[in-house]
Amino acid sequence: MKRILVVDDEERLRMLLQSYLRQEGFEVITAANGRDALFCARQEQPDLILLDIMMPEMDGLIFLGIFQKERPTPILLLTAKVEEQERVVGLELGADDYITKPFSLRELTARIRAVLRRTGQAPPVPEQLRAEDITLDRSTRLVTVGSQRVDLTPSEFDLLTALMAYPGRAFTRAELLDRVQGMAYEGYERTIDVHIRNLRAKIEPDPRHPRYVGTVYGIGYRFAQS
Amino acid sequence: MKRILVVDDEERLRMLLQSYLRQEGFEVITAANGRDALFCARQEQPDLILLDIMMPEMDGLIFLGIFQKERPTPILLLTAKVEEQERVVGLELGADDYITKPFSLRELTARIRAVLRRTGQAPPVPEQLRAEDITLDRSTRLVTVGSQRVDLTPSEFDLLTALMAYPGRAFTRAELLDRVQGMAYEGYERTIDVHIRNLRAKIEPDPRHPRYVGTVYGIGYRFAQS
DNA sequence: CAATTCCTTCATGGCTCCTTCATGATTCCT
DNA sequence: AGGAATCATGAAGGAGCCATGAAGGAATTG
Repeated sequence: MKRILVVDDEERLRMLLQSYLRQEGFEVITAANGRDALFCARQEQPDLILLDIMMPEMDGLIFLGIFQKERPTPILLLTAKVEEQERVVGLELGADDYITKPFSLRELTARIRAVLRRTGQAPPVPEQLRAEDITLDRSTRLVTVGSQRVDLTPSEFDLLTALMAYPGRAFTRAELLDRVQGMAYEGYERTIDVHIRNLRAKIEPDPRHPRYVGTVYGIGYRFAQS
Repeated sequence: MKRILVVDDEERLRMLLQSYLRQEGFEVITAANGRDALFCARQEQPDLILLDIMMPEMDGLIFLGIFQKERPTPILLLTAKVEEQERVVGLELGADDYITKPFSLRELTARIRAVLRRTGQAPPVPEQLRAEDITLDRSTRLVTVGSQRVDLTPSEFDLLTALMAYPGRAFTRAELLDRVQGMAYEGYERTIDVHIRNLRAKIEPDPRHPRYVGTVYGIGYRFAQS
């Protein structure tokens, strides 16, 4: 999964972009200013950076100048208005594209995918996943087990999505926790156990002897082939 | 109008898909094997390719590998069974989604539209939308619920349009906000809640137990199938 | 420029879901 | 086989999320 670092000083916009991009299948980390962004970017090594130019603490362009030398990363600039100068300077400093506020979210994701495509392909997660007699539709967030509809909570749904996207692969609890709560690592890893339990109760014919969601002792869980 | 290339070795399925997709407003061209498909695709430059993996003459995956490099085109894979490997290989080679046989035609078109939407080539939303006993006309901006005219505010109308354009799909608040105010993002995501509330008050027989506009906990809203 | 409609914001209450923790069962290692 | 780690289960408190009502302000209209 591709990781995107969103750098903007407006709290609301950050949150909005985070929730939207995550829904679109990206992993999102955020920073409120250039200084934090530099720290984050070094630490997390995102696949793409969404960067606001106008910011306090450390200007976007300064951040761009510094970081692009350290670790060339695709960068999409957010510019408040058509500041011709800044745009040009940004592109010269190594940004890959720019987009002016206000912008539509769809346009934004299209740009992001375009940039990522240019710099290396990300295999998409299909809209619909099937295995055994379970179907999961990501766009409608509907799950059926043998033509029987099942209601899952957000966490349960995200968990099942992650597992079904790579059947047979063993996921650690940390990985799964990541999918569920977007690396707000406040969580105790064992929380996953409970979600798995609730998930099994809803989709397994016999939760005591799971057929779909298997346990990998000492590691975590996997879908099928247990 | 969007052009679709259907590649499958079964004559009958080709014909079926062709006539159905035509009805749905697509232009359709067909090929029976990978070799012909390559020729067709180069010649006609379709907007989307519907590709069967298992074929004589030239395997679907081989075609995919060759053509995707020449001219990146959205591709939807048709797979006979859930061949895990093929799916993964296909997606890594640049397919955008896959669908397993047997599938419903309705599901197929939904998937096609989803892929086109994701790749930024969304087919136009029809002028008139219908579902249950609601009709919505985009040109006159008139909405009726069971032959009863209803007056909606601009936001409410745009909201309902977005929801009805993809029945069943779960929209996040961010997405809906995007449709409503073109991402001027001065908005708080919860604004959507209020619009939904007002919309429900106008179109739902019993707003307490919505029949048309459903809530998707932790995500946002959807039309029907709640 | 005034009037009206519409949009946004906020606080509140109810409900769903998540997390935590304790305890018992299972698996693994020696 | 025994001991230690890991996992399953149940229940409860709390956090998060949504519906609702109301009010001020922005935008639109005439």
